[in-house]
Amino acid sequence: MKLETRKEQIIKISTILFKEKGFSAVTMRDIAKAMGIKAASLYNHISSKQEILSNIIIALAEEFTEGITQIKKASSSSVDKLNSIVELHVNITSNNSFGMASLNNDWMHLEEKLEYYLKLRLDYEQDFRQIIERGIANHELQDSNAEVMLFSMLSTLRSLYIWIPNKEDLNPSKLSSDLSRVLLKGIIK
Amino acid sequence: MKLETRKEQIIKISTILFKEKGFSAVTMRDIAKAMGIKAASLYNHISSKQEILSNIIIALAEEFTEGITQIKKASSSSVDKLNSIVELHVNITSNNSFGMASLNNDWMHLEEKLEYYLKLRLDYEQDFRQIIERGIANHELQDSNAEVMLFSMLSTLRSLYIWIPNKEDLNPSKLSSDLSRVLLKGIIK
DNA sequence: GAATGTAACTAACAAGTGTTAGTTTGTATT
DNA sequence: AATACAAACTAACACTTGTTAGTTACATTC
Repeated sequence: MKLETRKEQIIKISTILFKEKGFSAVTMRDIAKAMGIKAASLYNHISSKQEILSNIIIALAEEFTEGITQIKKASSSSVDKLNSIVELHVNITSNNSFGMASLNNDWMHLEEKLEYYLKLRLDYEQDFRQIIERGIANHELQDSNAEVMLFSMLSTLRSLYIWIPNKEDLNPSKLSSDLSRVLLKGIIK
Repeated sequence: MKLETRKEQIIKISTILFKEKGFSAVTMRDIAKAMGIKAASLYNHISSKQEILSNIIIALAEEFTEGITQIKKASSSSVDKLNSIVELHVNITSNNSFGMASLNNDWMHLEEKLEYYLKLRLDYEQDFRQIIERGIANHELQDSNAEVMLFSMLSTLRSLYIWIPNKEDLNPSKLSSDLSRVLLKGIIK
């Protein structure tokens, strides 16, 4: 039970506000009001509005990078790797559904960290793509358009942040397995 | 070959800018500059920044509403209805991939039209849900979590605006059929 | 008790925001 | 030539933006 630093509290509250209205529409005065202090006081803990956004997005992006790195080097089947990716997204999103909104919608407002973020994202997509392509090559997956498969899975997984908070009864491991079934086996009988 | 009104030109350019940086981060001066005029001149054609956003979003939302209304009343199978929904999204998004960004990310900045938009969206989702539930009831679809099926399909379809512009070689009818196959039949062999 | 560090405050800044008022320019119609 | 209209302009408004400077209050440490 470690105490949150003041900076962490600011980031946490900002994350919620950023999801509601987007980074650009949230002012430092909005954040300060939500913290119960004045805007100028925020600068005792953070150095800019930018820094808040970077903290939110980069932390999440690195979590995904770590996750897929583990999955990649496992010796499991392609299908099991895809299951693990679904689980990875469900877990990260369950723990930080607000931050995922910024990751998805406000990454273009990163400035110094933009390039780094884009590299992480590209690498992630490339790893994901490769898992699918291996699955096709070794006949675990259907021999159809890999790019569409990637797009379809990734879109669904990236949108989880919209749905997870609305389902209070949510059990992450049940959601993972339901989602895996739908994504991998489809919905037709 | 009808000429575009000045207002339509403003909306078209704004749509592109809104996709790049989001509604809140785009200023009237940005829009004016892209039009080659001064910000004040915009007001000869539109009455507020809000109005531009409303025009973009509501037009698209109504297109989806019309589309699903047609699909709903057709006498086709549930699976064919789902194929038609995929086609509907691919077509609308192909014609207006920029506007779809606003629809997805900036709807919360609608003011007078917010309530109306939310009703359209809720009704659309309800129609979509009902098609899936009927498909389960008549054994066309697997008897598993309808909500997850809806979520998965809708997330993918709503994200099309991100991918379509990146694929120049895009053939809408091929994309529709590839996507339908993946969404409905899954990717596992 | 003096010194230090944390975290708040007030006040203000320069720049940017959406928008309005009033005016000018060019083109088409009478 | 006179009129009307569309569409641009300049100038300014009231307000909001992120951020800085300098100060104060309080607790902890020496």
